[in-house]
Parts: sequence; structure tokens; C-alpha cells
Amino acid sequence: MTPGRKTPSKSKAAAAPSLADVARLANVSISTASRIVNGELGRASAETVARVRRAIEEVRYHPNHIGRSLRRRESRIVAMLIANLDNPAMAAIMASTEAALRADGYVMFLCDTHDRADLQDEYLYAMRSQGVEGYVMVTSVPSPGLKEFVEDGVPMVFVSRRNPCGPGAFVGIDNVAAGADAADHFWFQGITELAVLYPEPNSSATQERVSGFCRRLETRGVPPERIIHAAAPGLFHMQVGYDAAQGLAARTRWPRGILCVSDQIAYGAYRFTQECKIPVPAACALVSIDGSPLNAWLAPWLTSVFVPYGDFGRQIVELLISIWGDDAPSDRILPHRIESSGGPGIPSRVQEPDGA
Amino acid sequence: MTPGRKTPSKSKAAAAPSLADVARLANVSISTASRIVNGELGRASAETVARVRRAIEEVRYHPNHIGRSLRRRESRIVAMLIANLDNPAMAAIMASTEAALRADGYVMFLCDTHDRADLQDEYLYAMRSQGVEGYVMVTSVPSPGLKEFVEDGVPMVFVSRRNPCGPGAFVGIDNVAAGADAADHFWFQGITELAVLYPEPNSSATQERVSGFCRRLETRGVPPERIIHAAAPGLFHMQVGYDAAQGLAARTRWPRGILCVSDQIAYGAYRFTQECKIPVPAACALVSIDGSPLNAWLAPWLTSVFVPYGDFGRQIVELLISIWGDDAPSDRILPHRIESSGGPGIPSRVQEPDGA
DNA sequence: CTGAAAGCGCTTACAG
DNA sequence: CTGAAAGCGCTTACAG
Repeated sequence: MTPGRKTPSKSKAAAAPSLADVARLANVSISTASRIVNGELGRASAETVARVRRAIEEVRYHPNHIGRSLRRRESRIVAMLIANLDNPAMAAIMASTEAALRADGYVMFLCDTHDRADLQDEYLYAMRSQGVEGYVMVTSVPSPGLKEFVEDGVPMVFVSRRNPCGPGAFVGIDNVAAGADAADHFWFQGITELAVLYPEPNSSATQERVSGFCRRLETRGVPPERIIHAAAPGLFHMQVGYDAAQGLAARTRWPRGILCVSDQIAYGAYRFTQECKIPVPAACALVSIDGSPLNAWLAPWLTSVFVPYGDFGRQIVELLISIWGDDAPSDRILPHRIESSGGPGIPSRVQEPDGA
Repeated sequence: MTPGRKTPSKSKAAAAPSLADVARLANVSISTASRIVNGELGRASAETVARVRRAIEEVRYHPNHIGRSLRRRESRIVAMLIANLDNPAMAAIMASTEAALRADGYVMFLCDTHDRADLQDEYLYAMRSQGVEGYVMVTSVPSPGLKEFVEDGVPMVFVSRRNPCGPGAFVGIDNVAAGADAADHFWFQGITELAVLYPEPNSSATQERVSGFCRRLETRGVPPERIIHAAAPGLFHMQVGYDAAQGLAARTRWPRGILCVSDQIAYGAYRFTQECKIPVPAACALVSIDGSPLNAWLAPWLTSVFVPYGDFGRQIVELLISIWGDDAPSDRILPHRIESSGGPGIPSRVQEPDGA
């Protein structure tokens, strides 16, 4: 399957120099060399330090983390398990987490679970074998392995979607409030013929968004049965949005406003409205949750709840560190805000009259 | 900086069982246990094998790859260094590479270099310390570390953009041909007032696309000086496209057709055309290179050269394996094709008359 | 100020 | 069929 793996080293590549090579060249013990490599300078004469440093330069020594990890029993590696790389929101979470980890001297394994329980478990076990010290679970799914890790108290942070197998540290927005804000956005514009579009099966995030939306509308006097629910299965949210919109059209009169639980679902629904010649937002206002930067460029017709994915990374890493420190982990709920993309010539703020 | 790292293990988490634990429980030597863990069953009695397996189950043993890596001097880890995670094309390359690696039993470190030479080097050294066996360089930049790695014969594959520091195995499309196809697309529609938009500084890919475009037009009889070049600096291609389009408008008459070297540049240029009330594609046809799936949903006005990023991963991994096997690495050039996104009601194929 | 020694978890000739 | 031993590269008490 992997022919030629027998000779993994290019003939050119000499074996990497080890601490022993440095020590030999500098005429010191490996212990001393190790201390100097690790910046413990107080315990060696200036002359020795200089000699060792020269040797390090000369052989171009770089520490081998595998040896260090084995001995110290720590790897400084974190794994991110993520459901769907080609969703821009996921990419933003990935990028910010990667940057925050690097700033703290960690490196990141990336695992694409495709929202599949079997793959998720395969990765969890593979990562454990690699000595990973913490797990960032972005939109995880229930699985036996996850349950086992959670029960074993393995350090984990759940992002966007809560732990589907029990309690767990969480980073995300207040999804109930986000749904409620979307509801108010419609309400203040006098739009009360409403629908909501979401993927199936439901994650905690979806459920919270939808229920926050419906409960707020109920508070405003819009009875829940007036709000049409349309769901469609699938991982590819644009298709989900298209399919759900189509299902909606088949069942009922077209609404004046639609909440889509993600930007991509809104993109899919939009395409359907265009095929049906429904003017957006004039005849039907579309609101979604994500706030992708893309919206300003390609979707000026969309109003979206901005989720600060770029700030997630810092929070995720802080939370992980507090878990390692055996602190009681407290969820990190980040602020969201609703905003129009403001395309060419479109005023960009939502005006919120005070009071109902 | 990382408070509490002194106690990295949750009190709950018992030390992971080692091969020694298995051996003790099964009453065999560590050697024997190791062989059985590694599937070398021919050398132990069936009874011993069963006993060891029971012990493995009982202590819930999982092999520690750090120990294995140290001893075998191989890690089965590959690193991907990539310039810009929030570009959908990059995400597609990432996803397909990750999947191909997993299929072959490798895991992947992800490093976001932000197109910065210093970060690229920081990562290269960090990855080497982690014992990484191969490097996937997506849109790399020139840097001293890269030069050093290339000279040392470290296994590397360059993706999309060629090695900026000398020769190197490459996976991508034929960028010259892609540019030429875009030229023909305009030519066959009778559009010869043309401009080309690209980011600065120029990568090999950009240069090849632009020169393929211009050379083909020259062949067709359109003199090079008739083609307006507009570039803008930056990493964020949508802004680059907008800025370049703005610069174009400031300098000259608006063209009838524009080649944008990436989809995102086209999105940016599109926004500018909308602000200027220029009908697209009626008054100005936009062609780009990438072929993002998003186009069909949000950019029906765009014609794009489809690049099979989803197939890159397999090719990358095969190429890496051939390099490990000391085979002479041959570049992998994948097929592209030009296509309209085909939005609602728009016919989706480009008709290509035969002959000029 | 410095070094010898043990050991992290594993694999692998080698001997029996 | 099985095991004792060496060693991958490193760190860390401990002794001097």
C-alpha cells in the first residue's frame, strides 16, 4: 500500500543531531547540554554555556520533541475535531483556535469527522495514541468513544454545539438570545408571517436558536402555531436551505420573513426565492445566524446575527488551560449582534425602536 | 502564563496502561505483548495470544505512539502549512488532504502561516521537532527555513503555488492553460476589451494564469497592450478585487470583460460593479479561476474555471509517498474546466465553436 | 558547577 | 514459542 516506506529517509538526509552529539562536541555531559538547551543557565559557568551554544550552532541541533514528550509526559499538542471543513464559520473557528494555540506554544492536529460517530471515535483514539493533551470538539456528535473520554475526565472543550453526551465546557454564543434577537428584528419591522429553516437532525445550537425565536415571538403575541417550521436533512447547508425552502413552498403560503439558522441555509433558501421570482428582502426578509464576511460582498439582501468566531480561539484555549489547571471550567458565552450586510447603497444598521 | 500547568493530569485520570501492565497481567514478557499488539501472531501460541488479548481488553490498553515513534524513528505525521484558512479553496484542499492522509493511516498538523515568512519558518522548525515526516506546503512564501529544508532534501509537496525557493514536487492545475481557456472564453463571445485583476505580490500561479491569458489573446490577434492590468496588495482577496477594480476605473475606460485570478477577487470586483451600476454579465463579463461551489448559489453571474481541489488531497499524498520511496517525484497536474455557475434560469454551458 | 544513572513506552535483533 | 537486553532522545532527581 505504501511502497518504499522501508527506506523512509532520503539518502541525503543525515540523521538529525541529538543532544549526545552536542554534548560530545562541547565536551560536557548530556545533562549539562540539556539544561542549557532548556535555558537553565544559572547552573553552568558562562564559559560552558558559550561552548555548548557554539556546539548547538555547529551541528545545527534542534530538540526532538518526541524524546522530550516521552520523558516529560506532556506533548503540548491539542486536537481539533471538526465536522465540516468547508463551512466558512468552521474555518473561522479553526483559524482563530490555531492562532491562539500557537501563541501559547501548542500545535494542533486537525481531524475532519464529517459529522460521523465512527470517524469521530477513530480520531479520538488515534489522538489519544499521539499523546494529545486536550480536545477541541467543534460540533461533535454522540459516540461511544466521546462518552468514554468524557467519563474519563479527558480535557475537552465543546464549541458551538454542546456536549451531546453529558455536561462539558462550552464556548459559543447565547443561542436562545440570538434566536430572540432575530424574532425582534422581524417584529420591529412589523413582519409576523414567519417561517424558520433548519437542518435535521437537530443540534443543541439549532434547538436553542429555534426555541429562542419562537418563545420571543410568543411573548410579542405571535402564537407558536403561526410560525412555520421547515427542516431538511444533510450536511451541506446550502442544499439544506434550498430543500427546506422547497418543502415550505409545497406546504403552505410563502411567509414574509424567514429565519435561517445558518448563513449557508440562507444562501440555499435565497436561490430558491430567486427561482420563484420572490423579491428578497422586499417580499420576504431573510435573517440568518453566523454573520460571515462574505455576506457584505455577495449577500447584501441578508441580515445576519454576527457570531464572533474570530474570538472563539482565545476563549477555547483559555478554557482548556483552566481545565488543565483543575479549575472548575465555566462556559464562555460570547456576544453576538444582529446586522444587515449592507450591500451597495443599502443602509447598514437595523433601527431598534425602544419598547414594544 | 499557563497557570496550573504543574498539575497537568486531572485527578480522575489514572496513568494510561502501558505494555508492561498488559504483560504483567498476561504473564508474558513485554516483547511478546508487543508482538501481539502489532499483529505478529505467528510467533506465539494461540493460548498466549488469547491471554494477552484478554489483558489488553481488561486494562483497556492503547498503544502509545510517542514511545513507538521514538523507537521506530517514524511518526506517521504530516504537516500542512497553509497561507489562509478562510479561503474556501484552501479549505477544500485541506479537507481532501486530511481525508487522504487518514485513509493511509497518517495524521495531520495544521499550521496557518498567514503568508508570512517568519511564521512559516517558526512552523517548519516546530514541525521538525515534532518528528513530522512530510510537509504539504500550500501557497508557501520564500523564507530561509524553507530554503534550508529544501536543500536538506526534506520531503515536501508544493500545492497551487510552486516552490518559491527552487525546484520541488508540485500538485496543481496547468495555470497557463487555465488562463488561456479564460482568454478563449472571451474571444469566442467576441469580447476583446479586456482587463485582468490580480493580487500583489505575484505568486507563480498568478503569473502563469495572467501570462497564459495574455499569450493566448495575442495568438488570437489581440495585442498585449490592449489588455489592462490592475493589481492590488493584500491577503484578503475580496478586498483585493474591490481595490483593483476601483484602480481600474480610475485609470481607464471600463472593459467588457475581466479575468479575475481567483473567485474571491471576482466577488470583490462584482461589488464594485454593483456600486457603479454596471450590469454583470451583460455590460461586463466576469471570469475567474477556482470554481467554488458557492458560485452556483450566490454568484450566478460568474463564469469560473473549475479547479478540482477535492482531488488534490489524493494526489498530494501519493506524491509524498513516492518521495518517501525515493522515486523521482513527478508533478501532478490536474484537469480544470471552464464553466458558468448557471444560476436560476441561466444556461450553464459555454459553447465552444471549433477553430478560431 | 557538573555528571552518572534511571527511566518515559516502545521495538527489535538475538539467544535460547 | 518466548524473553532479556539494548536503545530511540530526552529530563531530572541525586550525588559530588
